[in-house]
Amino acid sequence: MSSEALARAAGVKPTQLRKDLAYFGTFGTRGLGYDVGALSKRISDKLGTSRLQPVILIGVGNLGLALLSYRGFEKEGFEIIAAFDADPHRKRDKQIKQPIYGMDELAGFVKKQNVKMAILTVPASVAQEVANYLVEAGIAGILNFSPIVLAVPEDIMVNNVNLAIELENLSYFTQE
Amino acid sequence: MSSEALARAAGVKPTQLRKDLAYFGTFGTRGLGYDVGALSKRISDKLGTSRLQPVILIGVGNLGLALLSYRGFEKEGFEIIAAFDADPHRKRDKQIKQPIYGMDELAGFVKKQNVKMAILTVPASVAQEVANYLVEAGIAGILNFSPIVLAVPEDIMVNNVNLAIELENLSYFTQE
DNA sequence: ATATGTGAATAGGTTCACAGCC
DNA sequence: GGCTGTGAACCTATTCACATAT
Repeated sequence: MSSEALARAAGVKPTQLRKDLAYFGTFGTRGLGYDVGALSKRISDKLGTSRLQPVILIGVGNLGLALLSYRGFEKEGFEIIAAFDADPHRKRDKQIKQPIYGMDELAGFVKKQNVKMAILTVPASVAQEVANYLVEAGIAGILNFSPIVLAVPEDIMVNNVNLAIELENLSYFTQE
Repeated sequence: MSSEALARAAGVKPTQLRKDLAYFGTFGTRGLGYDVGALSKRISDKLGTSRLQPVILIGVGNLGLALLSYRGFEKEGFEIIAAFDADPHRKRDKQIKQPIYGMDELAGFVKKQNVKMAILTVPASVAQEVANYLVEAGIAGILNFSPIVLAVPEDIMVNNVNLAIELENLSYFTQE
């Protein structure tokens, strides 16, 4: 498959795609294009998703529950193996397959299961406190859904998903 | 408040913040800093969120339901006023305050209520089809949660939220 | 004295254009 | 002939440095 076809599927330009791949090595064959299976495999290896990655989720509210039920992570190589909440036994609207533990069990779990990534869906008011706790427990990457800027050591990776900002962006560009 | 303090809160550098504001006008007072109330107001005006913006949501599954219950949009000036689903009467785990309509009511609703923005939380397999329908109905901005690249006319704004990509990003950077 | 607003300098990212290989 | 890989050219974004205003 050519870089042009791949780029169309990804929503970028062919040269962009080729340049980006070039940063990690050479993947294609001149005159022929890319072997999609081999390319996919090598990208998974680079991303570290060729083996299933365990992930934990902190904060089992509305959004947390929805993400625990979301099937889209598995085929990309991620599994949310457990959830943690300040009130693990509170009644919830939905049945989920993952266990919900109290916060006091987090550090032990992370160490025993060697979990490196956490999804943070707690209220903004406690997000920093919980983040500190995650870092101390040995988490190295946080997917943060709270609308605050987390202060973490610089060897900790934080990705922010801020839904209000996404809407604000749309709002700005959809004004006539 | 100084650009330094604002920048710290936003997680950027002071010069970045000043330069960005400069693209829209002059907001601060030399020697003094920024009047936070006035700045906030002027930014809301620019973003178009100083009046409440109506938003609709399409696809009332796990994630859609969670977003319908999410309280974080209101204080940023957005309200999800209605939801649409191929099967509006299906039993759902959670009680929500918004009405759920069938897809056949969408176009009429959008026109009558003058809605410009939609949150798309349908399965990937139907996302493009639904997006076409949204565009035809007069929607100008789409917040897309399905993991596909939507093809839309260029005057339509699409923002993508792809949770698997966020995790892949973390996975890459948390490999030792 | 203090902190903005902004040209100039720098860094980073994208696209072009084509040599190199199938 | 076709399509990749990549230096060079171009464009955009960030940071610096300081004149300017309070």
